Amino acid sequence: MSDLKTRLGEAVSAAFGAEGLPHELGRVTASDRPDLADFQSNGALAAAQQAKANPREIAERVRMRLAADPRFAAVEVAGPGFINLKLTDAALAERVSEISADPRNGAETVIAPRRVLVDYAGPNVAKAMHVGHLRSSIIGESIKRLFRFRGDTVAGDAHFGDWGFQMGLLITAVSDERPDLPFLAEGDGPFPAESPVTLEDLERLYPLAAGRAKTDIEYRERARRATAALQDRRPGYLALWRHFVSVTRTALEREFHALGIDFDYWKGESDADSYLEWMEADLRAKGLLIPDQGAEIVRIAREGDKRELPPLIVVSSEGSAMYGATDLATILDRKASFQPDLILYVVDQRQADHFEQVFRAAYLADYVPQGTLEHIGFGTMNGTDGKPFKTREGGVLKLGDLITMTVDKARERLREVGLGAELAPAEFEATAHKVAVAALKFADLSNYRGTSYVFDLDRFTSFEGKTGPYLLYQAVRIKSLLRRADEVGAKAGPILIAEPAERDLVLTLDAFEQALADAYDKRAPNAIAEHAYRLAQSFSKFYAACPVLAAGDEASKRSRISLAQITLAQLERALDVLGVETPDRM
RNA sequence: GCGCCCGUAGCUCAACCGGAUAGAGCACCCGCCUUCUAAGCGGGCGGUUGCAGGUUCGAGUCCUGCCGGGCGCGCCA
Repeated sequence: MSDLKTRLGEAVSAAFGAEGLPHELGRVTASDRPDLADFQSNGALAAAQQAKANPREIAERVRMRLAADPRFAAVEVAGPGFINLKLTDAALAERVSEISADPRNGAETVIAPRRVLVDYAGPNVAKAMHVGHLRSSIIGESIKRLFRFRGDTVAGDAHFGDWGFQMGLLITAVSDERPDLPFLAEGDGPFPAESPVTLEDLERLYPLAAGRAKTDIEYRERARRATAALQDRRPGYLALWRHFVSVTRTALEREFHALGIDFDYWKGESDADSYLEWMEADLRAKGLLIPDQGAEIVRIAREGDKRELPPLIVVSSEGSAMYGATDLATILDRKASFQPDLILYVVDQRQADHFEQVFRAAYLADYVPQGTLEHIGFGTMNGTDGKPFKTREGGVLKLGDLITMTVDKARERLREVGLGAELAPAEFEATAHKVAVAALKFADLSNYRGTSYVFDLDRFTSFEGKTGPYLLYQAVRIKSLLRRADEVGAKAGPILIAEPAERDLVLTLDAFEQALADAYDKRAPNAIAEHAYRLAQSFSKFYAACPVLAAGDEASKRSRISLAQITLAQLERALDVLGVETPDRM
């Protein structure tokens, strides 16, 4: 079921066609002047330009053809040749009834579903997540949900950083601290099933080892040898490494889940490793991998490039696989395991060049068809000073600490205004958590992903105006209203549209489809965030202007209960696509 | 130096293939709780869309130049 602007567009296009004008000029958009109309068509202006005719005259001819359409309360020509369309209350009531009956809340699905893999978050073994992981996680989760809701077959992959030199560093650090560990012996085992280390151990050891390797050449060399031994599948190291991975993953999954973020795959760089050898041979055979300055590279520069892109370094002069190689091999792994039509990389904008290099190499090697790979870049999250977010001490803020800070604020604010006072302690805590997550996610997603934004905890948790908590508050209010309706035995009924606030609410509900389509096309969840906010605001105005349970007559009461139900369903749906959960009470 | 992104109200951000009067939130001022959750609603204040040209009937949006900011430019990921 298409939205109003699509359907009206068909009617207007037909009218243009009947006038011997190009069909596509009949495109209809939401009105820029809600005081004058609900929808508009600018096609007469374009037609006039092409035909060197008077735009108002063309608009007038089209208007005549549309005037008989019973859906229109008014069709008017305005300004230089805009065609303004105002719908009847009955037409709006009909549309909102459709949305009411639609399990998809008024949203369409894509015509040709694809298999889409979303690569996001990118946590690492032994490293606590920090604020840098936040945007990728939030945006990636939303993109995943958005594509899934549009009808694609979608999988999210955490792209776990579980391989390479960092693992050698860890093994070295652990063996220095615990030289008695059976994992360090050369034999085939068996090795303990119990992990010898906790995540806390790893998080403590890794920075120490990384720091020491920078200055201590001998230490660095030991770590390098440990890395090589691991990659050669030395049994004890492999068993130890598996513990590193599993201990970290368990903790990370819990942390992500608390943020409403869950992955279908935890593919690691180690999974790509098994493709490396084959890939290098293949690239060589295709004449793409060539020696240069001691390294092996793929030249990816093209004729007509505005500047010379450096080659993709596959093997370093030290003989180890570079991250470009891993990323390329990961494509092969994904091709084998998921057969994606599209892979979306939700990674910091600063890595744009890197992905351009990898993508070009993949296309040159004919690993996937042109257009399969897409980098979804995003800007940095800055502090209130406009510089990349740091703690007061200048260090990197851990993600867990950020969440704690936000939940603390949420709890404090709830208490301040006396919300949730009647809730049991556990439910109050759960609500505070939901409020905090909504504040955090909505603040991020309401900005266009490409631009950097300022993280201001006080602003996000002020809970007034355009914030996540405002959206939750509106949803909770509707739930409360519907509970009351239930208590007094008031039932939903057929929808009647009469008040301006009701018209406005219906037009907003109808715009859901367009918001989703925009977000999908641009891979930009802010369009959905914007819609959710408009919907909440539109309902809030309706709520203030139109009494529901105290409505003057039974028919209005029933109609308004229906409107409340529809709004709640669509609002929760939009929030779900953003990865935000609503509490029942607050 | 080259390339990419950005510059919109005091602050944080939007703006649908170029369209009417550039919109929200915060802050500030005024008003609204004996009625469904006031974290709400209504109203007001606030703009030469960095600057200068160009294309167009029409430019925040497209083109050129300049100014200012961020980022990236061969063996870290």
